[in-house]
Amino acid sequence: MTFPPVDEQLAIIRRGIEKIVPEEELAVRLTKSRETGQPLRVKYGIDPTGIDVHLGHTVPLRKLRQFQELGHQAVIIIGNYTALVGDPSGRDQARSKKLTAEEVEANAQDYLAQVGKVVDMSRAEVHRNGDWFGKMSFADVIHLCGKVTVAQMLTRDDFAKRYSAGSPIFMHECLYPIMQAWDSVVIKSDIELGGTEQLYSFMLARDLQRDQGLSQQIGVMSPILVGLDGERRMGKSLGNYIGIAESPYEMMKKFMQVPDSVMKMYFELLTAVSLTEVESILAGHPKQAKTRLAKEVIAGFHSAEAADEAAERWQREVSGGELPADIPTVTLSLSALATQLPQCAADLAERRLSAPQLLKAMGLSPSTSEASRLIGQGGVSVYRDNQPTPVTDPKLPVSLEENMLVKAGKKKIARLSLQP
RNA sequence: GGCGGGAUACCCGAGUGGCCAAAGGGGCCAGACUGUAAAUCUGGUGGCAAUGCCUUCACAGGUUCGAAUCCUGUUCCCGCCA
Repeated sequence: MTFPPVDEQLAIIRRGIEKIVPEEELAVRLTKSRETGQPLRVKYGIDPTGIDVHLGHTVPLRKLRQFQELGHQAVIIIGNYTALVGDPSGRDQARSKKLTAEEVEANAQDYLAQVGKVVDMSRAEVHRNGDWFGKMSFADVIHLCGKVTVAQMLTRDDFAKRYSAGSPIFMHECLYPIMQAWDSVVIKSDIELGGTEQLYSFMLARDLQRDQGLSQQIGVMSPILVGLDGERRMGKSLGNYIGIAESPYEMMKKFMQVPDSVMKMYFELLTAVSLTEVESILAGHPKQAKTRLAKEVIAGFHSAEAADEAAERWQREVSGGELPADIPTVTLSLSALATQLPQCAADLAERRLSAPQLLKAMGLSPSTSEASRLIGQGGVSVYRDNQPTPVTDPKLPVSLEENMLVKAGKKKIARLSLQP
């Protein structure tokens, strides 16, 4: 196995990385690997609790891919044992419910399929940490715990804060970093990838590796990717994410709504565009830059053609104000409506319906009250033969026509189809 | 175990007998502006057969012409003491 020169490798590895610990060991390790022809074992672990992989997850995954391309060995750890016990962070209450072994395995399969869009799975090792933790006895666990002191545990930032604030720190929470560190021992990792919040676990892994007479891993940590709001971390529960399974056009729309301030970070962490080129792109018009960013990322998950198409469509439909290409059709039955809304029966007999009722029936508004407000604010219009007419008075009935379009607000639109 | 404080709409939070569908802020929605960015301005933010009616202030009862507000019980949270 031959590897690129160490300097080249370092340049690629360092891109978009916030922290490497210990920094100076990386070059040493790379040099040694190059001399011996031995690829480095690069670990990345995840808990198969959720199944929606989003761009935030792809940051370390992309780094893993880069290591693969440099000739190193990717090692993915599925934390199926961790998932069975339950996530300790306590941030997310939904996560505290325990998953069954079947659910965990299904999540893992689903997850791996998504990961395959970024990482070359044909060249990656995959391990489940239940394979080793499931076999440990209580005595083994005690023995393992004997290697870590409470003082060490308290060097961890969030624990230290909680301890001084008098907030509870549960015993099992202390076990998670130990488990994660033990994974590194078992798979003999040289490098572990993750976010900066993983620092403590990464360091603990080094301690345990040394204790076992192994070489110590180097932590390569990415910054936390901010979400579409430009402020908080990208996360499913915050609803500020782009999922990698989303369609090109969905991704496009989301990208174009992102604040300008995150473009630099997104370019650096989510694309392969060289940093000097990024600078010149960002010096130009922000809209152009954002379009380029979106295309780069979308092309990676779909294709360059799909990305171009999505960009053009966005330009037409959103920027250009044309009607969207995929307007859903809602079929309404006049007789069924008359039964549901006896007060509107007379209108319905003449193919008319009060505007708020129409919006609600077509699923464009959750309630007639909200629909009325929307109309009052000038947010509703109907299109007959593609000619828009604003609906201004919530009290006046609207004449219903086959194929009529009803638009509520900027984003919601539907085509009407009538049945007797 | 004792003492005290609290639970209000998506979130935070005011309200201590009628003027309360409930101040204010955040978020969100809509409109103007624009590059569907940011910033700013305006309006909105329980439901309905809608100038009215119905449901909501932890839960269940009670007092009252009238309760988010007073009383009783229940559940849950949070301080201080042991």
